[in-house]
Amino acid sequence: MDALTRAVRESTDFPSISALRAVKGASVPARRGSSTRPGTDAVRQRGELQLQVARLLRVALMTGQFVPGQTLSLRQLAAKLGTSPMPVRAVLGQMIASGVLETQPNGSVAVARMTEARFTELTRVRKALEGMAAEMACRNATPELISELEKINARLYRSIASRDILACLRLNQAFHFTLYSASASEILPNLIEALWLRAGPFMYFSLTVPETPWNATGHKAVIDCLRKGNARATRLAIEREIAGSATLLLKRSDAFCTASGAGAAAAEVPSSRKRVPRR
Amino acid sequence: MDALTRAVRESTDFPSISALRAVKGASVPARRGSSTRPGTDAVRQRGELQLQVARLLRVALMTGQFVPGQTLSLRQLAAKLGTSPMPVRAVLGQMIASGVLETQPNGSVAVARMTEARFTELTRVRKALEGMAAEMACRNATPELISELEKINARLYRSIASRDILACLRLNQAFHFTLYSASASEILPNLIEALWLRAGPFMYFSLTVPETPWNATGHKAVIDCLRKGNARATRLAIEREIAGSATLLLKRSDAFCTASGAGAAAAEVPSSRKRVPRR
DNA sequence: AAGCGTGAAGTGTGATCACAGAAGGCGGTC
DNA sequence: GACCGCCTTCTGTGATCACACTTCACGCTT
Repeated sequence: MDALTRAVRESTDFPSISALRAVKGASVPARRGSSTRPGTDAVRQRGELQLQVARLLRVALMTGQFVPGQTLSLRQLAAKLGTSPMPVRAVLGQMIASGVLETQPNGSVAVARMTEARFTELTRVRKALEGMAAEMACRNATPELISELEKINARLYRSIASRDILACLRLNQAFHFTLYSASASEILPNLIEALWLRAGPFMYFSLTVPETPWNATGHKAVIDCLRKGNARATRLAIEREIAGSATLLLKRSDAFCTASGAGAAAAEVPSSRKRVPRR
Repeated sequence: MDALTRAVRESTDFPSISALRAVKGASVPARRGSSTRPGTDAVRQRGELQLQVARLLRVALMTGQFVPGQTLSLRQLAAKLGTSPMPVRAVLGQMIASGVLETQPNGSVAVARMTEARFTELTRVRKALEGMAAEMACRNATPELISELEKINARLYRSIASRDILACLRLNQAFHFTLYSASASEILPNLIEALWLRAGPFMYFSLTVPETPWNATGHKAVIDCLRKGNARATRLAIEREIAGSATLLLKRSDAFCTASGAGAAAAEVPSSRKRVPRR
C-alpha cells in the first residue's frame, strides 16, 4: 500500500520520452532548422511522438499517477516528456473529447472528477458494451484464446497473493481486453477503452485500501462460460464481474470525497504552479 | 434529388468561418505580431474557433458534404474556413480518435469508409446505447418533452412530404437527440453522437435514392411508449426504429460500392490536389 | 512515342512564437 | 494591519515556420 501512496506522491514520475530520442543536448529543446534532426537522430515515424505520449498518458492515468481533479499543464507535461507542447496538445485534446479529461472553467485541463451518478452510468454503459463484446468473443472463441486467458488469470492470482496492485491492474486489464479483442469488433474495444480510461484514475484510488476484497473469481466464471461456448452466459458473467467490482467501489463512498468534492485530498496535490520569487 | 447531387458536387461549399471574424483583409491570412488582433476584431472566446470548426465539420459530414473515402487536407480545409490549420488539426485529430475519420496509409486523413461488417456492428452498438438512453429518457419524461418531440415529428412529416431530405436528416437527428438528452446522462449522448457521425456520410449517400421508403413511423411508436411511461417498450421501439432503417440501408448493398470499394464513385471525387502549372 | 528521373507543390507533424486571460505574490495606500 | 492594484508568470489557443515524405506534371532520354 505504501507503494501506491509513493506512486501518488511521485505523481508525475513516469518515464521520459526524451530517452527514446537522440541526445541532442539534454535540456536544449531542439534547435530549429536543419540542425533539428541530425543524421544520428533516432528514426521516428510520422505521428510517433503523439502515439508515445498517448500511451504514456494512458498508463499514467490507469496507474493512478494523476489524481482526479488534478490540473494538467501542457507545457509542464511536455517538459517532463521531453517534447514540445505540440503532441501533448493533440493527445490532451483527444482525451478531452472522449471525456477522460475535462476543461476547468478557467480553461486549464484536469483529470475528470468522478461523482456517484457518473460512476453508476459508466458502470451501466460498461455492462452493456463489455457484455456485448464478451458475447461476440465467445461466439468465435478458440482454445488458444482460452488458454491465454487462463495464463493471464494465473498470473493475476499470483499478483493478488503478493499484493502487487499495479500488476493486478495491468493483468486485469489484459484479461478483459484480450477477451474483447477476440470479439473481432472494430469499434467496441476502442469505446470500452475510453470508458476504462474515464474510470481509471478513480478506480485506482478506490483500490488503495490495504485489504482489497476483490478477488478475480468472476474471471473463472467467464472462462467456464467460454469453454462451454455459451455466449449468453458469457455476457452475464462479464456483467456480473463489472457489477461486483462496481458495488465494491461504491461501498467505499469516501472515495468520492477524494475524487469529486473540493475535498482535502484533491487540494493536497501540490499546485503545479511553482512560482519563482521575483528576481 | 438534384438538390442532393448538387450538394455532393459542391462538396466543400459550406459557410466560411471567416465571415464571423473581423474583416482583416479578405485573403491575407492575418499578420503576426500585434497587428494580428486589431481592436476592431470580433471578440472571440477561448477555443471558440475549434468549436466552430468542429460544428461545421459535423454538419458537413452529416449532410453528405464529404464522400466516404474522400481525403481531407488540413491546409485546404483551413483555407476554406478562413482560419489557420491549427484548429482544423485539433478537430481532425479528435475525429480520427473517435473513428469518424481515418488516416490513410500515406498519412493523409480521409472520411472513414463503411463496410457491411462495420455497419452491422455500428447498428448493434447503436441499438444498445440508444435503447439504453431511450429507456432512461422514458423514466424521466415530462409532458413538455413529449410535446416537443411531437412538434419535431410533425415538421419531419412535412419535410418527408416535400422531399426535403436535408430537413429530414436534421429533424430526425433532432428527434433522437432531444429524446436522448432527456436521459440526463452525461456520457450516452456524446457516445451516440460519435456513432452517428461515423455512420453519417454513408447514411446520407444511401438516402439519395429519389423514392426513400423511410417514413418515420417508428417515431410515433416511440412517442406512444413515452406517453404510457413504459420504459422497456420505449427501448424496444427505438431498437426497432434503428433496426428498420438499418435493414433499409443494407438492402441497398450498392451503397457500399460507393462507400467502401475502390469504386468509381469514390474516384469521381475530384482530386483535391490542384496543381499549379509550373511557372 | 514510351519510359523514367527531376523537382515543385502538397501532405501531416513537430517546434516556436505571439497573444489574451487567469492567478497569485508584492508593494503601495488607507 | 487590511485592502487594492500592479506585475510577473503561467495558462491554452492560434499562427507560422521547418522538416520529412508523398505525389504527380514536366521534360529529358532511349
